[in-house]
Amino acid sequence: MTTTPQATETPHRYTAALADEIERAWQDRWEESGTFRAPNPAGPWGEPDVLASRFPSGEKMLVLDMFPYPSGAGLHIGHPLGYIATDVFSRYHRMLGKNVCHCIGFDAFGLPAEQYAVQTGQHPRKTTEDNIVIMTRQLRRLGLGLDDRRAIRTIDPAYYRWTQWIFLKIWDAWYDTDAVRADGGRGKARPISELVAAYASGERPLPADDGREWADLSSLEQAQIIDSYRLAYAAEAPVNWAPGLGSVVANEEVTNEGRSERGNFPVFRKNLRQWMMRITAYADRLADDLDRVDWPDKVKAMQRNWIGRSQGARVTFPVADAPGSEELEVFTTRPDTLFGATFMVVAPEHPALDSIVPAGSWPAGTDARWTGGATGPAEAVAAYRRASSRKSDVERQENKEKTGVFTGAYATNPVNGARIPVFVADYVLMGYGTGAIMAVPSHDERDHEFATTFGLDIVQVVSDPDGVGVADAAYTGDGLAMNSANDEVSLNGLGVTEAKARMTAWLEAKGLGRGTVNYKLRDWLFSRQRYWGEPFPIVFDADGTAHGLPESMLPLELPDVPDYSPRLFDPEDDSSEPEPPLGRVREWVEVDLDLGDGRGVQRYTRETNTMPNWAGSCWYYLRYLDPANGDALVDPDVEAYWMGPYATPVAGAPEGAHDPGGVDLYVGGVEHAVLHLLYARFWHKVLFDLGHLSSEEPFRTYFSQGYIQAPAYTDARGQYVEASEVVEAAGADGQRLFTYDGAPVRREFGKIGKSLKNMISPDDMYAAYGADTLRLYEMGMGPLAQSKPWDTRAVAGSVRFLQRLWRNVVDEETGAVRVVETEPSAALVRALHRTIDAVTTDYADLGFNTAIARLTELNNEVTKSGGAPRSVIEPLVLMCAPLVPHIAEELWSRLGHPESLAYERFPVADPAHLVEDTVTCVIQIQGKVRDRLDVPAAITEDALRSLALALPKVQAATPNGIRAVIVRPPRLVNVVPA
RNA sequence: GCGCGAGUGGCGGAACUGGCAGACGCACCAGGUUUAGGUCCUGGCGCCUUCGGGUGUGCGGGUUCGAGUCCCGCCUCGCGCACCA
Repeated sequence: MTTTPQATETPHRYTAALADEIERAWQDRWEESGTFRAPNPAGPWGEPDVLASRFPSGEKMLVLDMFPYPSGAGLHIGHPLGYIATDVFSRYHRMLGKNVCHCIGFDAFGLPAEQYAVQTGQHPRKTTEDNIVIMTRQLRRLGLGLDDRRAIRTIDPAYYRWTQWIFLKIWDAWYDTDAVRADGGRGKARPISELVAAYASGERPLPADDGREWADLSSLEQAQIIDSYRLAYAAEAPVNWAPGLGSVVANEEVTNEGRSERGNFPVFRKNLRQWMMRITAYADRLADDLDRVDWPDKVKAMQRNWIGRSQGARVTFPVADAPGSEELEVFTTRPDTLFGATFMVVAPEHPALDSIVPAGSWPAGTDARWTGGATGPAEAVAAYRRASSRKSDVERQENKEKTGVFTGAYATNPVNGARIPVFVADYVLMGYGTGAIMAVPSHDERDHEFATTFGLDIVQVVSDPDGVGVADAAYTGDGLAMNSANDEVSLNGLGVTEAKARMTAWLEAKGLGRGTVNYKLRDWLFSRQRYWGEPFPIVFDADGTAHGLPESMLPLELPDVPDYSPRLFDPEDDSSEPEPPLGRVREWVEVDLDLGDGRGVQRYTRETNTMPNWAGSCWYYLRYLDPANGDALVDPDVEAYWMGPYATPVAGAPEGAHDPGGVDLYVGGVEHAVLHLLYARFWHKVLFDLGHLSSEEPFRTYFSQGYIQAPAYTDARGQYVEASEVVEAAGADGQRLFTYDGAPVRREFGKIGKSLKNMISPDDMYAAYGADTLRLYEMGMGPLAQSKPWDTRAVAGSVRFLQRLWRNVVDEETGAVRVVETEPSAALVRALHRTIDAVTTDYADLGFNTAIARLTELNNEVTKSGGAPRSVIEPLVLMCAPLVPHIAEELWSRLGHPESLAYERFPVADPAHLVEDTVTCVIQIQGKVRDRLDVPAAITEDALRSLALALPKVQAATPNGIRAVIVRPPRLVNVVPA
């Protein structure tokens, strides 16, 4: 290795090597001193005295990142973006004297480790733990101020013991829609024992009114009633089965293309007995409480959309000519258009099709378009249902043209007695509403399209203001009801809202229907046929009744198995059935246990499914608070301290709303907007209802960070080439040219990862520049919420900033501290206080890019001022500390402070130095800047006006006099010529 | 199709309640230091210009003394949802 000249001239320059040395030293020191260990008020780590003495203000701040999965590929430079931001924010708040808790654990169950295990035979625990070691090292090297004691891992039995415990609490609870909550609202979870008690006492009537009482029922009958109320329940339901994955997946994990998010396998709807979570019971609260949290509107909208609440009515249509009293119930959001319902449509899966379709051939005169080419309704319907069942959801979506056949049945429109045909068509979905609709072609686009295709009547019942009518297109806007009256009720002349209300009231009075709320949200499919997940703490007795394990038997540990894979099938084989790996361990599955329920030792069969990956991440933020607690998932006082509600609600909450509490700042990617964030809110609310928590929401403030995009390059074939081997050169015309292996390639920007071959590791950045430079660069790139392109060359700017800061304190040649003890100029003092003022607001608002701009300006001014005065450089170093903690600690220490600056008080701006003596006033003529004046900041309006009007340029511009003068002292005068 | 967000120099991005557009950084240009390169320091840097000025925040209108910012209509890009009755 050659010695470069500057190394000898400036041996004390801030170089990558020096940064590396400084950074590692401070990381060791922070760890040894436990600098970032946040004291708890109670629980096993309770240090109330330490808390009181170190944080007299009593203020706390809980800052969290989304739970990372320890990937085998290690971190790329996109991952730390959020972690750096939360670290800067945390360090800033620590310097405000708050007890700040910031920690990161690992969401360590999951598919990649299992798939790797299947391929290699290596236990997924081994792979996972190895990855955790790598990731922990990478995170430590970043200099995050984490409480290392709280680095929990979901795969540890001591952790998943509580995941199982929470599952049992949910299983052992039901949702009482009538229960009054503390906030006055109705509906909350209650222990199942209270439901049993209500049945036993007769307070609650039994579902079957057969004269028997609760005690008369067999235990199996009792269990069946109880199980139908549990918030976690096993039920036969249409679920998403991915044969190629060997597992079922949740609705939320199915892509638009009808494939599994994991593995991209085709997903089929199949009726299987699976564990479900009754999240639908919380639909209203999950939607309503979004008003009380500080989240991006976009994410709130996504959750509301997913919950899909819509107000409407259910209406019953009698089936005409049917033997017995067949009925079709529909859901509609437009009960006001009932008089315009000219036909009905049911989904191909609708059970009524088994009974309402008449035998025989088509009635005489049946429109040929209605028959599907069949000789009779039964044949037509059977053929249509068969064809639909073969279509995947994708195929159904692809073909948006309306298809369907007449069922041969007629229904009676309850408002006017009209005999209307019933069709089966796949544009009606079984999974939404009742699976049947009343079709109003005049005011619904889809129904209009269907009516046009099949030649059905279109009757306008809402007037369109333009008078265009509804023959060519449905009119879906507001208008006055028309053609809508029978002997008892008339909507004519009413607006849509009033018409809905009057019609709903009439339907209810007549017993024909009722106002109702419908949701898109379905219950959450909670079981997976996988190995690497939490076992259910559930056993089944000989009757098949599920029993929860007593708490004393937790954790139920995951047994070792010979083969980690579920049985995999041909991805297209929808006749296959899931076979979980745990089912192969007979000695684990079949057990003799005494559950302590008075039944003594019995033979039981264990549940062989495992919980989905979401289970561990649904509540981890609670375990961070009290990870060593063996008696509770979290000590109630600890939870109340870190997450309890504030006296004042978040900005934007409705008038009078009370604060839900929750994590003070939660940062993560928007990809979890509906999945993790919705599931966690649901669990949190159950635990709140059952009295285990004081907070109603898990995440009081959520911030969604943007992505870092990195350049990726494609060759002539459109294939991605390794980005790190692409060479950049200036072309003949000055354009930038990129070549790989001598051949030109095309540049684009995209998500960092293996698929685009554009991986950039933080390890490379640590080696080339140091962690502080990486932190500064990532925070300076632009607004945190925004996605932005990575540019390794631009990192030079961050290096220069830190070198200049270093040089302001340390002599590069001698290593001596070179700050001066003289008083700074008044201008520099003003600059300092302006910077403090700006940076303070920027840090609080996560505006790190603009904070860096202000710090850069001040640093440059110090550089230009000659010697750096101590009274300026010390606050500058403190202000930089949250962003670049290592270099700041080192400079602080060289400036003569033996203690870490982690708890030093952040500089406070002196208002006296924020006011300026003179300011530049802009003189506009007709809104355009024509001149400038230096004026005293306190100048009066009149004085400023006279000064401005006396200016030669103003005189010259107003030969015909002046129409108006707008004076905004001291910054602006606008003269409007006549 | 519906909903949301965003369009500002060569690039990333600043701009509080309407009040000097382009902070800060990258790249680039010039000068200084240096044997040279690099580093470092200083200055310049929207576009056009006859050096007076003109013009300029996706496009077209509007409100206003004054619009990147507010209103109306378009265009483009991104994200989400998508036959949800």
